[in-house]
Amino acid sequence: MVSEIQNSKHYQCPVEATLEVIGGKWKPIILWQLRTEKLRFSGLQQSMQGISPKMLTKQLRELEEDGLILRQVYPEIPPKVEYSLTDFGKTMLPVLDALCKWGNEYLGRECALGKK
Amino acid sequence: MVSEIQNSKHYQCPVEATLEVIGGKWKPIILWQLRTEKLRFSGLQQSMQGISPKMLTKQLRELEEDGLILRQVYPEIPPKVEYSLTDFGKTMLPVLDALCKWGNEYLGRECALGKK
DNA sequence: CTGTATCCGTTGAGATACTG
DNA sequence: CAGTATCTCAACGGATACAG
Repeated sequence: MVSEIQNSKHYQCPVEATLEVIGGKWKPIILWQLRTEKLRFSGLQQSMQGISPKMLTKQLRELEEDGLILRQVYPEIPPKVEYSLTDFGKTMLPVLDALCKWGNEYLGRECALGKK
Repeated sequence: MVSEIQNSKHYQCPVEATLEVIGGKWKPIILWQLRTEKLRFSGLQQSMQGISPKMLTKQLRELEEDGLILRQVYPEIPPKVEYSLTDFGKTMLPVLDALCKWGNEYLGRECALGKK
Protein backbone atom coordinates (compact mmCIF):
# COMPACT_ATOMS: atom_id res chain seq x y z
CA MET A 1 0.00 0.00 0.00
CA VAL A 2 2.85 2.30 0.78
CA SER A 3 4.28 1.48 -2.60
CA GLU A 4 0.94 2.04 -4.25
CA ILE A 5 0.86 5.50 -2.83
CA GLN A 6 4.39 6.16 -3.93
CA ASN A 7 3.81 4.89 -7.42
CA SER A 8 0.31 5.72 -8.44
CA LYS A 9 -0.40 9.12 -6.93
CA HIS A 10 1.14 12.47 -7.12
CA TYR A 11 0.57 15.03 -4.44
CA GLN A 12 0.64 18.78 -4.32
CA CYS A 13 2.34 18.33 -0.98
CA PRO A 14 3.50 15.39 1.13
CA VAL A 15 0.94 16.42 3.72
CA GLU A 16 -1.64 14.66 1.60
CA ALA A 17 0.26 11.41 1.75
CA THR A 18 0.61 11.64 5.50
CA LEU A 19 -3.07 12.29 5.99
CA GLU A 20 -3.89 9.39 3.76
CA VAL A 21 -2.12 7.17 6.27
CA ILE A 22 -3.08 8.67 9.61
CA GLY A 23 -6.19 10.61 8.60
CA GLY A 24 -9.79 9.67 9.05
CA LYS A 25 -11.97 9.44 12.06
CA TRP A 26 -10.47 6.45 13.80
CA LYS A 27 -6.84 5.96 12.85
CA PRO A 28 -5.43 8.80 14.91
CA ILE A 29 -7.22 7.46 17.97
CA ILE A 30 -5.99 3.93 17.38
CA LEU A 31 -2.43 5.16 17.07
CA TRP A 32 -2.97 7.32 20.09
CA GLN A 33 -4.16 4.39 22.19
CA LEU A 34 -1.23 2.27 21.05
CA ARG A 35 1.38 4.91 21.75
CA THR A 36 1.97 3.61 25.26
CA GLU A 37 0.84 0.01 25.27
CA LYS A 38 -0.07 -3.08 23.34
CA LEU A 39 -3.79 -3.58 23.15
CA ARG A 40 -6.07 -6.42 22.20
CA PHE A 41 -8.98 -6.09 19.82
CA SER A 42 -11.47 -5.87 22.64
CA GLY A 43 -9.27 -3.44 24.52
CA LEU A 44 -9.18 -1.10 21.57
CA GLN A 45 -12.91 -1.42 21.12
CA GLN A 46 -13.50 -0.39 24.71
CA SER A 47 -11.06 2.49 24.49
CA MET A 48 -12.90 3.84 21.51
CA GLN A 49 -16.48 4.21 22.51
CA GLY A 50 -18.82 3.45 19.68
CA ILE A 51 -16.67 1.92 16.98
CA SER A 52 -18.17 -1.12 15.33
CA PRO A 53 -16.05 -4.25 14.97
CA LYS A 54 -16.25 -3.93 11.21
CA MET A 55 -14.75 -0.45 11.25
CA LEU A 56 -12.12 -1.34 13.79
CA THR A 57 -11.02 -4.31 11.74
CA LYS A 58 -10.83 -2.24 8.60
CA GLN A 59 -8.77 0.53 10.15
CA LEU A 60 -6.43 -1.94 11.82
CA ARG A 61 -5.86 -3.79 8.56
CA GLU A 62 -5.00 -0.59 6.74
CA LEU A 63 -2.61 0.54 9.42
CA GLU A 64 -1.02 -2.87 9.30
CA GLU A 65 -0.64 -2.75 5.52
CA ASP A 66 1.00 0.63 5.82
CA GLY A 67 3.44 -0.84 8.29
CA LEU A 68 2.48 1.33 11.23
CA ILE A 69 1.19 -1.36 13.51
CA LEU A 70 2.00 -4.97 14.24
CA ARG A 71 -0.63 -7.66 14.61
CA GLN A 72 0.40 -10.55 16.80
CA VAL A 73 -1.84 -13.58 16.82
CA TYR A 74 -1.60 -16.06 19.67
CA PRO A 75 -2.94 -19.42 18.51
CA GLU A 76 -5.01 -20.12 21.59
CA ILE A 77 -8.57 -20.85 22.45
CA PRO A 78 -10.09 -18.38 22.98
CA PRO A 79 -8.12 -16.41 20.38
CA LYS A 80 -5.88 -13.57 21.44
CA VAL A 81 -4.55 -10.84 19.19
CA GLU A 82 -2.35 -7.98 20.27
CA TYR A 83 -1.77 -4.79 18.36
CA SER A 84 1.24 -2.56 18.84
CA LEU A 85 3.15 0.17 17.06
CA THR A 86 6.03 -0.85 14.83
CA ASP A 87 9.25 1.15 14.86
CA PHE A 88 7.98 2.83 11.74
CA GLY A 89 4.72 3.57 13.46
CA LYS A 90 6.62 5.19 16.30
CA THR A 91 8.20 7.64 13.86
CA MET A 92 4.91 9.37 13.60
CA LEU A 93 4.40 9.98 17.25
CA PRO A 94 6.01 13.42 16.94
CA VAL A 95 3.52 14.20 14.19
CA LEU A 96 0.61 13.12 16.37
CA ASP A 97 2.13 15.19 19.10
CA ALA A 98 2.15 18.27 16.90
CA LEU A 99 -1.47 17.70 15.93
CA CYS A 100 -2.30 17.17 19.57
CA LYS A 101 -0.61 20.33 20.73
CA TRP A 102 -2.36 22.47 18.16
CA GLY A 103 -5.64 20.85 19.17
CA ASN A 104 -4.92 21.80 22.75
CA GLU A 105 -4.48 25.45 21.96
CA TYR A 106 -7.51 25.28 19.75
CA LEU A 107 -9.63 23.63 22.40
CA GLY A 108 -7.84 25.00 25.43
CA ARG A 109 -7.44 21.58 27.00
CA GLU A 110 -4.57 19.45 28.11
CA CYS A 111 -2.88 16.76 26.12
CA ALA A 112 -2.04 13.36 27.48
CA LEU A 113 1.28 13.00 25.67
CA GLY A 114 2.08 16.17 27.51
CA LYS A 115 5.16 18.24 27.93
CA LYS A 116 8.38 17.17 26.41
CA MET B 1 -18.20 26.20 14.10
CA VAL B 2 -15.24 26.31 16.39
CA SER B 3 -17.63 26.76 19.26
CA GLU B 4 -19.75 23.91 18.01
CA ILE B 5 -16.75 21.68 18.13
CA GLN B 6 -15.83 22.89 21.55
CA ASN B 7 -19.30 22.52 22.93
CA SER B 8 -20.93 19.57 21.29
CA LYS B 9 -18.16 17.04 20.86
CA HIS B 10 -15.80 15.28 23.12
CA TYR B 11 -12.64 13.78 21.83
CA GLN B 12 -10.45 10.92 22.90
CA CYS B 13 -7.58 13.18 21.94
CA PRO B 14 -7.17 16.70 20.62
CA VAL B 15 -5.74 15.21 17.44
CA GLU B 16 -9.29 14.54 16.37
CA ALA B 17 -10.23 18.17 16.72
CA THR B 18 -7.24 19.26 14.70
CA LEU B 19 -7.97 16.83 11.92
CA GLU B 20 -11.54 17.98 11.84
CA VAL B 21 -10.26 21.42 10.94
CA ILE B 22 -7.38 20.68 8.60
CA GLY B 23 -8.28 17.16 7.51
CA GLY B 24 -9.95 16.00 4.36
CA LYS B 25 -8.80 15.86 0.81
CA TRP B 26 -8.51 19.54 0.01
CA LYS B 27 -8.03 21.65 3.11
CA PRO B 28 -4.39 20.87 3.67
CA ILE B 29 -3.64 21.80 0.08
CA ILE B 30 -5.55 25.06 0.34
CA LEU B 31 -3.66 26.01 3.47
CA TRP B 32 -0.48 24.93 1.79
CA GLN B 33 -1.09 27.15 -1.19
CA LEU B 34 -1.94 30.08 1.02
CA ARG B 35 1.08 29.70 3.26
CA THR B 36 3.16 32.07 1.12
CA GLU B 37 0.67 34.25 -0.73
CA LYS B 38 -2.82 35.57 -1.07
CA LEU B 39 -4.73 33.82 -3.81
CA ARG B 40 -7.92 34.46 -5.68
CA PHE B 41 -10.62 31.88 -6.23
CA SER B 42 -9.44 31.16 -9.76
CA GLY B 43 -5.83 31.06 -8.61
CA LEU B 44 -6.62 28.42 -6.04
CA GLN B 45 -8.60 26.46 -8.56
CA GLN B 46 -5.67 26.40 -10.92
CA SER B 47 -3.20 25.47 -8.18
CA MET B 48 -5.34 22.51 -7.27
CA GLN B 49 -5.82 20.52 -10.37
CA GLY B 50 -9.22 18.91 -10.51
CA ILE B 51 -11.16 20.54 -7.73
CA SER B 52 -14.68 21.55 -8.69
CA PRO B 53 -15.90 25.04 -7.83
CA LYS B 54 -18.49 23.58 -5.52
CA MET B 55 -15.93 21.75 -3.46
CA LEU B 56 -13.54 24.66 -3.40
CA THR B 57 -16.26 26.97 -2.18
CA LYS B 58 -17.31 24.56 0.52
CA GLN B 59 -13.82 24.04 1.85
CA LEU B 60 -13.08 27.75 1.79
CA ARG B 61 -16.26 28.53 3.71
CA GLU B 62 -15.44 25.99 6.37
CA LEU B 63 -11.90 27.23 6.77
CA GLU B 64 -13.26 30.74 7.03
CA GLU B 65 -15.80 29.74 9.69
CA ASP B 66 -13.03 28.12 11.66
CA GLY B 67 -11.07 31.34 11.49
CA LEU B 68 -8.12 29.98 9.58
CA ILE B 69 -8.48 32.04 6.44
CA LEU B 70 -9.65 35.50 5.53
CA ARG B 71 -11.96 36.23 2.61
CA GLN B 72 -11.59 39.70 1.16
CA VAL B 73 -14.19 40.78 -1.36
CA TYR B 74 -13.45 43.67 -3.68
CA PRO B 75 -16.72 45.15 -4.91
CA GLU B 76 -15.69 45.42 -8.53
CA ILE B 77 -16.92 44.25 -11.85
CA PRO B 78 -15.75 41.64 -12.57
CA PRO B 79 -15.72 40.47 -8.97
CA LYS B 80 -12.46 39.88 -7.17
CA VAL B 81 -12.00 37.84 -4.01
CA GLU B 82 -8.74 37.18 -2.25
CA TYR B 83 -8.07 34.47 0.29
CA SER B 84 -5.27 34.56 2.81
CA LEU B 85 -4.25 32.98 6.10
CA THR B 86 -5.29 34.71 9.28
CA ASP B 87 -2.85 34.95 12.16
CA PHE B 88 -4.67 32.04 13.68
CA GLY B 89 -4.33 30.16 10.43
CA LYS B 90 -0.60 30.75 10.51
CA THR B 91 -0.38 29.04 13.88
CA MET B 92 -0.92 25.79 12.15
CA LEU B 93 1.86 26.10 9.69
CA PRO B 94 4.21 24.23 12.05
CA VAL B 95 1.66 21.45 12.18
CA LEU B 96 1.48 21.27 8.41
CA ASP B 97 5.25 21.31 8.40
CA ALA B 98 5.36 18.30 10.71
CA LEU B 99 2.90 16.44 8.50
CA CYS B 100 4.91 17.43 5.48
CA LYS B 101 8.22 16.27 6.92
CA TRP B 102 6.86 12.90 7.84
CA GLY B 103 5.40 12.60 4.36
CA ASN B 104 8.81 13.34 2.95
CA GLU B 105 10.46 10.55 4.83
CA TYR B 106 7.58 8.32 3.94
CA LEU B 107 7.76 9.22 0.27
CA GLY B 108 11.43 10.05 0.11
CA ARG B 109 10.83 13.38 -1.56
CA GLU B 110 11.56 16.97 -0.82
CA CYS B 111 9.28 19.39 0.91
CA ALA B 112 8.67 22.92 -0.30
CA LEU B 113 8.49 24.51 3.13
CA GLY B 114 11.93 23.10 3.47
CA LYS B 115 14.59 23.09 6.14
CA LYS B 116 14.19 25.05 9.27
C1' DC C 1 -14.78 36.25 -12.18
C1' DT C 2 -16.89 34.00 -8.42
C1' DG C 3 -19.52 31.41 -7.30
C1' DT C 4 -24.80 28.17 -7.10
C1' DA C 5 -27.66 24.41 -8.43
C1' DT C 6 -28.33 19.86 -9.78
C1' DC C 7 -27.35 15.21 -10.58
C1' DC C 8 -24.93 11.26 -9.51
C1' DG C 9 -21.63 7.65 -8.16
C1' DT C 10 -18.32 6.27 -4.41
C1' DT C 11 -16.87 5.86 0.07
C1' DG C 12 -17.49 6.26 5.14
C1' DA C 13 -19.61 4.56 8.87
C1' DG C 14 -23.30 2.77 12.21
C1' DA C 15 -26.33 -1.33 13.70
C1' DT C 16 -26.92 -5.83 14.08
C1' DA C 17 -26.53 -10.68 13.65
C1' DC C 18 -23.61 -14.35 13.11
C1' DT C 19 -19.07 -17.65 12.83
C1' DG C 20 -14.58 -20.29 14.01
C1' DC D 1 -12.38 -13.51 21.67
C1' DA D 2 -11.82 -11.72 17.34
C1' DG D 3 -13.59 -10.99 13.89
C1' DT D 4 -17.35 -11.45 9.04
C1' DA D 5 -21.52 -10.57 6.63
C1' DT D 6 -25.28 -7.78 5.52
C1' DC D 7 -28.02 -3.93 5.44
C1' DT D 8 -28.66 0.81 5.60
C1' DC D 9 -28.07 5.82 5.49
C1' DA D 10 -25.24 9.94 5.10
C1' DA D 11 -21.33 12.44 3.70
C1' DC D 12 -17.74 13.14 0.29
C1' DG D 13 -16.70 14.44 -3.94
C1' DG D 14 -16.80 14.83 -9.31
C1' DA D 15 -19.16 16.82 -13.67
C1' DT D 16 -21.68 20.03 -15.60
C1' DA D 17 -24.65 23.82 -16.38
C1' DC D 18 -25.96 28.13 -15.06
C1' DA D 19 -26.29 32.98 -12.54
C1' DG D 20 -24.99 37.85 -10.78
